[in-house]
Amino acid sequence: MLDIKYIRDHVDLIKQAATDKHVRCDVDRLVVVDADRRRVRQELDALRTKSREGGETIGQLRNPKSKLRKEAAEAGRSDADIETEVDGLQSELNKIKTLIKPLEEQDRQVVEEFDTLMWTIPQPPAPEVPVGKDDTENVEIRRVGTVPQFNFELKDHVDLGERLGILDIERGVKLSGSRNYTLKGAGALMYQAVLRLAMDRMIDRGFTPMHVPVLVREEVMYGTGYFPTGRDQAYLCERDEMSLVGTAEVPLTAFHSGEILSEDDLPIKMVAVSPCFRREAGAAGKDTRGLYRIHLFDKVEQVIICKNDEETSKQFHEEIVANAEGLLQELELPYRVVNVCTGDLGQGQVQKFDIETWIHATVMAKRIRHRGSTNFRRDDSSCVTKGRIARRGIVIRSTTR
RNA sequence: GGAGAGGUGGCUGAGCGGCUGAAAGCACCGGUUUGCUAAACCGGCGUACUGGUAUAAAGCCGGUACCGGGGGUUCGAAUCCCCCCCUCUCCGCCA
Repeated sequence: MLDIKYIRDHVDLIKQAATDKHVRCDVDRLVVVDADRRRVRQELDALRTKSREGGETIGQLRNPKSKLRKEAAEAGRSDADIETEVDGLQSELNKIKTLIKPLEEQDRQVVEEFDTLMWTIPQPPAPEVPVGKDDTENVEIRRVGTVPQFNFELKDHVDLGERLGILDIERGVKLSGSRNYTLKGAGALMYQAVLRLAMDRMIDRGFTPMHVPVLVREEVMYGTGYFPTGRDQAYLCERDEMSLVGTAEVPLTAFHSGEILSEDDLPIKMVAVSPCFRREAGAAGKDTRGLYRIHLFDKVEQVIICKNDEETSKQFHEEIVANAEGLLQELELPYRVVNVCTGDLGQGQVQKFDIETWIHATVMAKRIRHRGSTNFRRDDSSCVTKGRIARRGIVIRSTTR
C-alpha cells in the first residue's frame, strides 16, 4: 500500500502505472474519498474538542479545590448557581454527543471505502521496467550458457523421471489431486540436494539461514501484500484464521514487522528454504504436463531488508539476481534473464527480473518464455524489488545514526 | 480442552474515573563541565491522521485518535462493565 500523500501528489503517475500494469483502480474516486475522509475527520475533531473542553470545565467546577471553582466562588456565585451551570453544560454536551455518533459512523464508512481503494493502487514500476501487455513482452537482458544440441529426440522430465523410477505423478494425484506428484529414491534426494546447495551458497554470501513458519496469521498475509488480492491463490485454514504461505518471502519480510531497527544493523540478509503452497486457481488447463504450476514445492528465498533508499535497494536487487544466476552457472544450466514488463508485474512490485532456465530442446521455445525451471527444482527465480516508496503494509522503521 | 497469570512509551515499570500522552528509571539525542573516556548537571525525547504557516528541505503552531482489539457506562475512561484476541504457566489430550 502506498502512502496517500504520495498518491495525491502523483495522480498521473499512478494512473499511468495502473494502465501499464493492467491493474484496475479508480484513482479519481480515491482522491474524492480522500477529501471526504479528511472533511469528516475535521468536523469530528472539532466536535470532540468541544466535548473535551466542556468535560474538563465540569470536572473543575465540581472540584472545590480547583482554581475555576474558587474563582467562581470569589465572584460571589452560590453553589446552587454553579450546579445549575454544570447541569446546563451536561445537557449541552449530551447534545454534542448525539452529533458525534452519526459522524463517527460516517467516518467509518468513508475510511472503509478509502482502504478498499488504497489496496488496489499499484506501486509504480521502476523507470527501467519495459512497458508491455504480458509475459510475452518481457525483455531479454542476457543469455548465459550454451544450450546443448542432441541428434536424437529428447524425452521430457516426466518420461525420464518415471522411467528412472524417481518420479511418480500418478500416485501424487491419487493422494492429492491434480498438480501433485511424488519423488522417490534419487529423485527425492536430488530435490533435497538442490535446495541444500542453494542454501549453502547463500550462506556463503553472508545470508543468515532461517527456518520460518509457513502457516501464518491473516495480518501477515495482508502486511506483505499477498492479501487481499492473492487470497484466491492461498490455502486458507479458516478455522484457525491462518493461511499457508506461497513463499517464504511472507514470513521473512514480516519477520521484523512492527520493529524499529537500527540502521547499523542493516542490511539484514536472510535465506530460507520452505514449502510453498499455491492453489493455482484459474490455471486450469495450463501447463498440465509435468512439474509446472504444482500445488506444493520447496523454494529457497533470499530476502534483504535494507535502508529505504532507491539506490541501495536497487543495488541489493542486483546482488540477489547475481546470487541466483551463480547457482545456475554452477549447475551448468543455460538460462536467460528477462526484465519483466509492466503487464506481467504484480500490483505491489516495482521491478522484477525473471531467470528462465533451459529445460530441454523440444519445449524450449515455449518454456523459455515462461518462468523456467529444471526437472527437480521448481524455482521460478524471480527477483523482485518491493516497497520503494513508503510501503505501508508492514511497517519496519529504522533509526538513523 | 480445563485452570490460572498477564498485555501501558525503545525497554523496565507506576497509575486504577477529570489536573495522565501517561510518574520514575534505563536507553537515546542536544548542551555545560572535563587531559581523553567516564561521571555529574541542564534540556529534549512516542506514533498515526489532520488544520494552519513556512520552506530547497527541515521546521514551527494547533487539533484528534491511540495504554492488546472491539463495544458499553459516563459530561469525562489507561482506570468501571461486556465480548474477543494474544502471550506465559500448570493440568489434560495427542500424528
